[in-house]
Amino acid sequence: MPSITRAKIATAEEITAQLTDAVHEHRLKPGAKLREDEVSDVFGVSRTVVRQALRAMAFEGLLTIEKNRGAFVSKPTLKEAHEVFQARALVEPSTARAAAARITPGDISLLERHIKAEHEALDQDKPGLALKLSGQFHLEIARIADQQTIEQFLKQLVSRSSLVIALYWKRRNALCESNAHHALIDAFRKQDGPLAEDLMKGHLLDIYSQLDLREHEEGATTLRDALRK
Amino acid sequence: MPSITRAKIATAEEITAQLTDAVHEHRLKPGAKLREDEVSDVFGVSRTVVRQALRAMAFEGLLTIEKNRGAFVSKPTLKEAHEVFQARALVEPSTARAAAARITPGDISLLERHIKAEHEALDQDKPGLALKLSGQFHLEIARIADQQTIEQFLKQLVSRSSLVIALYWKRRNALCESNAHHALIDAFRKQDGPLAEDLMKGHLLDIYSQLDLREHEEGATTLRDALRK
DNA sequence: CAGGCAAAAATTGTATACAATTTGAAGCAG
DNA sequence: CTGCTTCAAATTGTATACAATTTTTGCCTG
Repeated sequence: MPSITRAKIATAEEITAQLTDAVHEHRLKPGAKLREDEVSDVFGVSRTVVRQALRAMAFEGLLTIEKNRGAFVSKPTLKEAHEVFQARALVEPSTARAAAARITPGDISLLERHIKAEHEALDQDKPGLALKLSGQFHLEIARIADQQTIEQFLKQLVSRSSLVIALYWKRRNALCESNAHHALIDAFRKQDGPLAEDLMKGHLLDIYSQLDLREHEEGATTLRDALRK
Repeated sequence: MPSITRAKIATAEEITAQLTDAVHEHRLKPGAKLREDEVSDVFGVSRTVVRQALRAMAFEGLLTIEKNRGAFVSKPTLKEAHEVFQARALVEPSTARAAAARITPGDISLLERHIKAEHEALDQDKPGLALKLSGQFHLEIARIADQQTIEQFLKQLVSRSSLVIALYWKRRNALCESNAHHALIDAFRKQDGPLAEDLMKGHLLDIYSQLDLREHEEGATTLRDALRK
């Protein structure tokens, strides 16, 4: 039986990876607090190491550290949500074009396996896992384009997108973006850069349009506030 | 008389800021090592805080931390150098266009003061300071465009550009980009977005072309290597 | 005297102890 | 019972002590 939490064998990077996964899969939701000694108990290391991991995640925008109060899973504002998808629209299409020019058969089968895993996750009713895999698909493309600088930035954007989706996703339905990914792979297979660029642009607009980015009434932070009227 | 190093009054952010400035102004050159207790002596805090600062800078790409060996000012490879300016060419022109649409008179005078400070730095034979100010000019534009996400990314890119320039700048001459910045301000004053976009694109290409990005023979890292032949 | 081995010094990595701050609860006046 | 103050508990921030690793030094051998 696999236990999520095993003691005594964890480096800062492993902790970062596991916590990041948890956020990406929405097992840790925006606003959730990560207490330091709780995390250190779970992973069997001292707070020193935990703090490294938490700070690393804060730099990616996944966590927000409030002085003397602790680390919380970030809650992107509406403005940030818009900015994230604007930035992705700026960066990803041209990256997809570059990827189309460099892609190898090995890369293509890797992307296909990615989509397959995504389908399986949906079948097993694990939408969080599917979402995480979907994000990795986009990152793979930057890797294939062989642009590490862009990839690093995109990693942050995808992370924040996950938070945005957790907060502002319209439907409870599964995300139906497999088709878009399939179409992208077809373009890659034909090494059709302009097509890949267009498809990516449309795909991002599609996701963007499925978000509910009107002004929300801020969910009351305090119970007291929630009951005030 | 202002002393660069004052003890007992330093937070992690202040240390990060001062060290970042030193790197941006090329007082700390690529490859330089930053020992933890040396830094903690200088700033009068414990290594705990210093390590926070060093890690923060590593996340921005300014430092490279090698396990059990320490923190060094990063030495971007040729590939990274290309990537940085490709990324800037992707991001900055459209940001300049957005800035032109939102700029206020206050912003314009701020940018003008920036250029003025840059000139003064050059007159006083402080090319490092001038370079730092030049980078901040580009960041200001992202701020004016009111795009924090892009600004954050651009901050990293500008930082790395400084390292690239330290390693690959062709001439020892002063950088003659004030004209480009002046032209940009003119476009901003006219609120001419497309012009600002074009100017920025040309400006970046100009800098890029002044780099010597052919294969360098690697400057010997070790004294032993340097004397080998 | 070059080369390599070994011990010592220096440096970074981690854990723990203590200080500062915030949070929550108990008590009390109105 | 509401609102306020005060005190205790919980939590994070910082410094220090110790462990692990790397780097240097000195010595010995060939």
